[in-house]
Amino acid sequence: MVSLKDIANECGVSVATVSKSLNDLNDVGQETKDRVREAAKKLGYFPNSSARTLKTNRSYNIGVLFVDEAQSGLTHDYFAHVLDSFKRTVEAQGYDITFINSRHNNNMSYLEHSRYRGVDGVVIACVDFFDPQVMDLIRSQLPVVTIDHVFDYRIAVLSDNIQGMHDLVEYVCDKGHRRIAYIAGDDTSVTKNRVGSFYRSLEKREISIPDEYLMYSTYRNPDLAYLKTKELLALPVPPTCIMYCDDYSALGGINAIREAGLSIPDDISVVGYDGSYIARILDPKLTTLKQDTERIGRVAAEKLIHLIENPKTTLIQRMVIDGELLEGGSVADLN
Amino acid sequence: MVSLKDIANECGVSVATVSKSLNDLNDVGQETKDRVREAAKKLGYFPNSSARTLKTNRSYNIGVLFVDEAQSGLTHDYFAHVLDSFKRTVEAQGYDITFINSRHNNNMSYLEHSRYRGVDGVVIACVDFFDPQVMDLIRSQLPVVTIDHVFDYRIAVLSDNIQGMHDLVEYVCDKGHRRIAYIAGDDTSVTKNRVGSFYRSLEKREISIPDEYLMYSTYRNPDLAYLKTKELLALPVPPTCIMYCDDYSALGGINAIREAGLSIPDDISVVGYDGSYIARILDPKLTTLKQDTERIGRVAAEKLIHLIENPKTTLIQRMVIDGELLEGGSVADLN
DNA sequence: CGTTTTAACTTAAACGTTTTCAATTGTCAT
DNA sequence: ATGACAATTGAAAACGTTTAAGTTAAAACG
Repeated sequence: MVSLKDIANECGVSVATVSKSLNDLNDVGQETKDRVREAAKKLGYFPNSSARTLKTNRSYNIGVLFVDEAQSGLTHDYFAHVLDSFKRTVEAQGYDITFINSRHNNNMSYLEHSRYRGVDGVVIACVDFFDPQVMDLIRSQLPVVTIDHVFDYRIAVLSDNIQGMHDLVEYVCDKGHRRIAYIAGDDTSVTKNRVGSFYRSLEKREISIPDEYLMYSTYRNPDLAYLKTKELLALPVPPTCIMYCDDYSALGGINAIREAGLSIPDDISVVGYDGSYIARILDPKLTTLKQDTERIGRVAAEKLIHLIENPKTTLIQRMVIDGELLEGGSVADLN
Repeated sequence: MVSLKDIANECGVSVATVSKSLNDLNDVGQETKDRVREAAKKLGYFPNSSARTLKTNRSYNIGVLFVDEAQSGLTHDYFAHVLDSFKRTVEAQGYDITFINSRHNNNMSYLEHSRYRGVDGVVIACVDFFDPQVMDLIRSQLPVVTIDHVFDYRIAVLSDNIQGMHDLVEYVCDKGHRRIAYIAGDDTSVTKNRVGSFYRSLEKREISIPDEYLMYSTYRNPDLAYLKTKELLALPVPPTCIMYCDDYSALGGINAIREAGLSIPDDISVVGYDGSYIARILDPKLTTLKQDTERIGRVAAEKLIHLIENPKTTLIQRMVIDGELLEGGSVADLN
């Protein structure tokens, strides 16, 4: 490893001068700067992030807490896309990311792990937001941005589930549907928002639905959605349109519907959520609400970096990111 | 930040003794050890990885090079699963992962970035393996494991594409098919293996197919697969079974087939690859070859860690990981 | 010309560890 | 009592940086 000292020797100057030259500080002569930089290149010098971090308390490393039931958000379609965009954005600014986990190894908590690695800030998504360990992190001094969940005194980036649900309900109603069912996801704040918006949007159109039309399932669980769909189809007065909490669940529902000998959208209409890849390649294309994962990840990154680089910032923001309704062919026009 | 010094003060011993106590070295009295450990817990001490890395040249950090065309393997289903398993395995052993990228920021190469972050080793997958930057990394002194590509003198973990393709062809032939087409992926070593195995397996069964039955598409590109499928269907003598390079592509093909008014599997049979989630929730279920992403990621992690912790190891291994044929309902029995 | 200012550079301490080596004690066999 | 040995501890250097404070010489000023 070639270090500042090697360059200093090569150039016959002190280590300090080398450091200042490379960091382009203004109390070193232009000529020396040039000489130093040339030598650095010649010797193949690259800085050592550990030494730098140790000295400056800035790691240019961002912690990512993406933990779902399966322990990792990586295989979670929605969050993988958000993370991808987040990663791209921070990398463009010279940051790297490190996954924060709680290692039973030497039982570090999330917060301890964050400190251990000296991350400059943390983005939190896709976790059990009531986990005491998460709360510790939230209450810490670290810069934090959360995704899809609001905490007091913390910046949050939120997919607009209320508007999204509203758009979908409006769309379905416009198509003439009145018997609309919703198979919702787990009991999270996202789900609460969507269910609330579902009811309010129907009310606005003066549509009332029986209690059985609202069912609870689990996100990304086509098997359970399949069962719930069967229940809906078996009702004395089944819905004409079923909305699902995500596209994967919708696929489970579609199977149940087809198995019952019904066709989509002629006999029954189907709506998904997420605007994931599969929605576009199903036949008929699934009408769904595309969440703007690219923007969510990017904005989260921008806000977090801003917070890191302007520590005195005290402005608590709620960034609400619009989705976009993708019209497929899965909803029949009853008009 | 509470450091060793704070504990030393608290206990009235030297920093050296504290360090040795916490690392459980054997030249410090049991009684002192206990006292030190207690104080450490009381003060809420956690080590500083930067300082440790600086001193020991061991970061317990592993570089991950997962770069596809879209710049990141995160949204790539197959690699996301491999990475997830890899991550899980290394974390259980106290390692973290850092994504290696080439930052145009200060134009660090992959190798330079790896050194900058002081990673203990690197896993490489999902890249253009002929990129000069990748070659630099391969030729470096760093411990490296590659996935799905073989380099001399480097450990590789490989999904058994040859056997996998063979299994699929055998299965299809056993079902009585003789006119079998394959829509292959990009020109990579994976593709070469599969295409080679496709032909050899057919030969073994003494089946010959027209040249037009082999087409080249792109991985995870249902739109292109859709077009290629149309071409196949338009042939004077179309195939009775079409095999696709992945499940997503198969989905594109399925749409083309249905659009042509044909039904699966009665009129034409379809086979995918990967065993991804969608294969299981399609109707009919897609017959596909499930790659053992869990095992691939785990073995890559194990081998890499072993290499890191036993630097003198010189054994170059090729770990070939079996897949598993998942039988769906997408292949007709012609017997 | 003497004084102050500025520019260019160096010294040295510090960040939090690990690790070598030396120092101090106590124990035990002779 | 003496020397040898083991057990325990501490001092200090080192890893590669950054940075506050200090030094020197030249330039600017009145």
